[in-house]
Amino acid sequence: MKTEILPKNENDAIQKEIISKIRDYINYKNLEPGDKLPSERKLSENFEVSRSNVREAIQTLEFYGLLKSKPQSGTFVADIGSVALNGMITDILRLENPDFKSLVETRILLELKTVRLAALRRTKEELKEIEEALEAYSAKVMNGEDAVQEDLLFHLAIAKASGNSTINTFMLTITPEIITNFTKYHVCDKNIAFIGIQEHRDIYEAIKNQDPQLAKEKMKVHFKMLYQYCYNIKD
Amino acid sequence: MKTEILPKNENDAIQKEIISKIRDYINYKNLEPGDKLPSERKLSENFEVSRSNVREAIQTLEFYGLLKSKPQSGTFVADIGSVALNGMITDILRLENPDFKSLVETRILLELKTVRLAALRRTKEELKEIEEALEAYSAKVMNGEDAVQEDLLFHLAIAKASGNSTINTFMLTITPEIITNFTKYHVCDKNIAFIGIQEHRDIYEAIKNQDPQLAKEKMKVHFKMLYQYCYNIKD
DNA sequence: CAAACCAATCTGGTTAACCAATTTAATGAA
DNA sequence: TTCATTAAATTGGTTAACCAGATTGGTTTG
Repeated sequence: MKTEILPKNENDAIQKEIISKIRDYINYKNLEPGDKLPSERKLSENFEVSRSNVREAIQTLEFYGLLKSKPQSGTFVADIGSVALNGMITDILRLENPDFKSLVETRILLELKTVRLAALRRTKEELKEIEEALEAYSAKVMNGEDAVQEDLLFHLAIAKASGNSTINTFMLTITPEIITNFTKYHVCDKNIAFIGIQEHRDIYEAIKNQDPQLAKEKMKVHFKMLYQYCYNIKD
Repeated sequence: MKTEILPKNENDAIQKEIISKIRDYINYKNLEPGDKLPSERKLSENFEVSRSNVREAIQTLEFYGLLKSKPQSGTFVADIGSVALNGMITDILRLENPDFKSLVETRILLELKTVRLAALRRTKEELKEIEEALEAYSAKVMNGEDAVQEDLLFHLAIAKASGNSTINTFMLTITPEIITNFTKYHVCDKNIAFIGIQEHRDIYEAIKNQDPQLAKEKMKVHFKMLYQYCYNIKD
């Protein structure tokens, strides 16, 4: 992934501008799946921007699977029709910076799924990794230390055991942002962390016993406070 | 997004190698959150790789929120402790190419959520967009034409109306890959598309009437065949 | 002695030159 | 005319040079 998706600086503005122009070009020329785009050099001089800007825009669209560039050959429209291509580019251009509420909401959704899948699919090795993460977490908490990191790793171990690489990737992408927000807004608390030990242990036991329904229930309990917090954030 | 996350060519191999070395360096030097990494030039000569390779590796870790590079200043460790940092980098290095089953499984999970949220949160404008996507889809199908793209756009319109930008982004990332696999494996069929019209209409009506439970049910019906297909794929 | 200033240096980012693989057009033989 | 061959031009990718801003250390000034 060479992709910073979210628009922050002014650079992303011209990024989007270029993406928009590429879309217009594809429409104007009625390019179909497999057709070749002009070279990066021609695009850069047509759009009057630097070639590196064009390259970044292409890489972005490549990340979303809309373009495919082949070395020493050219950049091609992916196997997606013009209608879908237009719609998706429009959506991409409208993509906004995810708010904290969206992040938490998504995390809860994903984790309620991963914990079920982990209970169903976990191997012995994965179960062992979850247990180790659990022990590391409780040790830190019992010692009175901050354990946000170990908390996180416990959840990531479950995600890994879910056997779904897509969800696993998603968890990895949203986790750091959640952590920074947590520490910023002081969501976690010492006594909460203390309660968390038992909650984590319940989840672990359910996964160990391969009881997906119970695992999901225990995860729900674990997220209860987070859930309330999520829906109390000002919009 | 300047990020191709998945390892495909040999380039990604040295990518991972560099990421691994960066992790080792951070551990060896006991770098803490906010500490500065050596310059890209020094890293490139220490690791005996090109500077652009180092830059890509840093950008990848920046995508996952583990590093933060400031212009004319340096690259810094994010506000994440060494334990979490190690764990996450290890996970990132182990990330594998998502299989089709994971993609479909994740799509179903996400859409069952987006349709609920859309029923709860959709604005009039968003409802109108969904309706337009629905009409475009049924028109194509009634005309006997292929309507995979319009099908997709209908679902993306729902995702947009869910008001959750994170899930919306995720949907956009997995959608193209699913489409290409669909067409490759011929998941969609003419008569299936015909049935899809009514199913889409049911979903639309539920969203219109702001009935989240019914919307989810109708989406489940719509995914019934896909669901079976998903779990019949050889592992 | 401390604070303000300044220039040399170092930083990530950007631009331009270069490369090897590929494609295209030209050439010539059949 | 047709097809094989080959050389020139084009391609995305890579490397090296360059840039503006930030940092740093020393110097000067109050």
